[in-house]
Amino acid sequence: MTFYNEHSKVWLSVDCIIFGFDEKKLKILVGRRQMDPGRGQWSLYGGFVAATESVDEAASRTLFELTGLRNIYMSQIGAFGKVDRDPGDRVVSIAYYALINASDYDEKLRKSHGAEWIDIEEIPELYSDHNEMVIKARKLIQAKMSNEPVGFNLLPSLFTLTQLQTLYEAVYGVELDKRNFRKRVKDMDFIQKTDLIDKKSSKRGAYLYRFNKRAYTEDSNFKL
Amino acid sequence: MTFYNEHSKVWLSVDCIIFGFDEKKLKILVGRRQMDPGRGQWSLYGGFVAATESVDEAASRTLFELTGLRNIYMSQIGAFGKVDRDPGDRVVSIAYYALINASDYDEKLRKSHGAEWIDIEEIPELYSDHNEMVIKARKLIQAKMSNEPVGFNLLPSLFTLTQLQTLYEAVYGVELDKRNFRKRVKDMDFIQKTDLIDKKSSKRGAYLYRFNKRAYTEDSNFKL
DNA sequence: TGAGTAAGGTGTAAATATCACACCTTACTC
DNA sequence: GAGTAAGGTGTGATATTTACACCTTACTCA
Repeated sequence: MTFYNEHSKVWLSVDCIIFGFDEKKLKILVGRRQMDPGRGQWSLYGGFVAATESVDEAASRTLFELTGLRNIYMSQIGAFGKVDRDPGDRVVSIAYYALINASDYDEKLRKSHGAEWIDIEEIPELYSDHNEMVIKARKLIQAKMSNEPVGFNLLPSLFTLTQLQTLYEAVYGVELDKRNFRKRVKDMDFIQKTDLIDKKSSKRGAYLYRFNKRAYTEDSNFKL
Repeated sequence: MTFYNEHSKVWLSVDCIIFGFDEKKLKILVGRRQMDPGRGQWSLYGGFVAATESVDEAASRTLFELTGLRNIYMSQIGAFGKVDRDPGDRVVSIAYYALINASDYDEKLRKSHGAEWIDIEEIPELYSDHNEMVIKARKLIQAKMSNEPVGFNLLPSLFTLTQLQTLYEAVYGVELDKRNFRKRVKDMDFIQKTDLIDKKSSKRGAYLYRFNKRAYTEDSNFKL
């Protein structure tokens, strides 16, 4: 039995702003569009929502197809629904942002998809309304990362305080004061110092920290 | 020419959480669903997105059809896309919240649609996933109203400080301190005292204030 | 081998923002 | 004219945020 036949249907797609962090800059994954219309233009990664999957599942699947990663942190940005937004036909798109640890993403796989990491400050003109989506994604992760411990998804599970600070500087686009930043970190007991030392980024070596998810559920006061 | 025929299409709807304020309580408009499936259940107001209109336009149109009002303040909540969310068929819905001055809404028109104002604290079980939408809408207006001067859409253009405070108390669900609240208002030069006096709500009478949009664009420091 | 260098690590004081709190005024009602 | 119900006002205590500078460590290279 069908109920809604008098109304018209639309194609529904998902588009993903996949954020990564490379020790200095916040980047997103874009690629040259592989299909018409717009073949060859810079574009976000996306796909169509199938009849058998939820919109969230379509986004997860798209992320998996591109990166080979499951359980990626992901959050909806919203629906983009202008009539002419897609030059091919009426397609409404639901945008998502995702946060991945770029070093989990196999370089071969990335290249095989033709995906490129592009600095968030230097995004080229993208297909359709994808630039709008990126701008909105950026605003949302700024707000989210200041109040919730989601930034750790962009870092290895062990990280130095300098890495963490540099990440926040890249996300916010401002410089932060080292002592004040570390003071705030110290107040959060779920950001835990290990006795391991990172030697890659400095001669002296820096303590590695980890985010303790369990400790966070008991004391969810996050602010950076 | 069509490009995407290999993919399946879905019905796309909009659902609106229409907030109003009645001098004491924050309310939303709900009604008994007029069609199958779910006929007779409490439901948000919504409609299908037509081929010729953007998703935002569909929401504006829905708001206009119900209230007779144009240029209603409105903001997207997000897409709700579970496969089985609608008992009738696959329908993805884009939810919006809207803020109206309840006294602009003609009572006859309201009754003719069977719409009821329901206290946000006492929402009954609603059709499909509409309760989720309402919860998300509430969170979003709390965040929005604390940082942006959108609450004035819920008030007459002239309002007393007590009205404004009561509105914020209803939205946040907490009591606020009168002197601290007024101190913050006084710091915002775009909330302007008039020499008009409201006599309806008190014997003594209270000064009426207005929100000056132009002054706000010059000094956009809002915080309540 | 020691001077240079590049990142790691640490505390305090001033300024600002937030919070708690109580009494008088006004104009109406009865 | 006593009672009442809402309007209106300021100060001090506490908490949060900001600005700011120097020493340590271990490596490199002349």
